[in-house]
Amino acid sequence: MNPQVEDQMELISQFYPGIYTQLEPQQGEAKPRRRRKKSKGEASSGGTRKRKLTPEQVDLLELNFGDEHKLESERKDRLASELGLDPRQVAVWFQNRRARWKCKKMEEEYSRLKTEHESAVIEKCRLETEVLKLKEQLTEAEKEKQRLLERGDGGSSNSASPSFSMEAMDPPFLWEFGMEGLEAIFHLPGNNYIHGIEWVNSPYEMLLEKF
DNA sequence: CGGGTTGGGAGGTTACATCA
DNA sequence: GTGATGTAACCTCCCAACCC
Repeated sequence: MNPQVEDQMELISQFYPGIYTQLEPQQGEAKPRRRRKKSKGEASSGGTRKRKLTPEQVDLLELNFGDEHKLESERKDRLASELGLDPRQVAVWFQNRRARWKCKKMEEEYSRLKTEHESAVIEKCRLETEVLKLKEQLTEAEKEKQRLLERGDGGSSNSASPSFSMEAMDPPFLWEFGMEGLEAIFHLPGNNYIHGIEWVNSPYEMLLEKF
């Protein structure tokens, strides 16, 4: 045993007699479960008393916990003798450590899910705004088309221009077809120029920019 | 196969130590 | 002195392995 630890234990034993009796289990003796004392007075006068593990003991325990969270019998006994602790103490430490680890994992998971949720909400808002913008653009395009038809040749139904309809453009229409669907819907001639309207910043291209 | 025993894990609680 | 917090020790329940 580490001499420094031994010194500390001896010192503490002087002030709290009986505190380390658990370190010397009587071989072959049945070990009944210790009932905790309820009164503080009893605890300080020789009953079971909590003691803090030394930083060295905690370090080694942590090191072992890092290797493997579960504790087989053999490893427990080996660790206990290395640390000068009762195997029961080592087992208890591992139990508590696993509980703390799980708790921490839960907190991390919660925090990760919260961030994910927040990002999803932001993305949803962005997409909703995008949909509104696109609908506005389509309305404008529809109006422009009407103006051109009224001013021009009277509106041939065999026109080469894409046939838009506001009913068809209502969501969820846009999102049901994927990118190929969008491309088909917004298919444009090579010069991006239809009936005097420049489509350089077409809704489709705006969408592509976003993705 | 069924029942008893044992060891160990999870989850929860209690009691003590420490600190602001 | 006191409330909050961390943690060692404990309790209870459950499950798997083993033995008879």
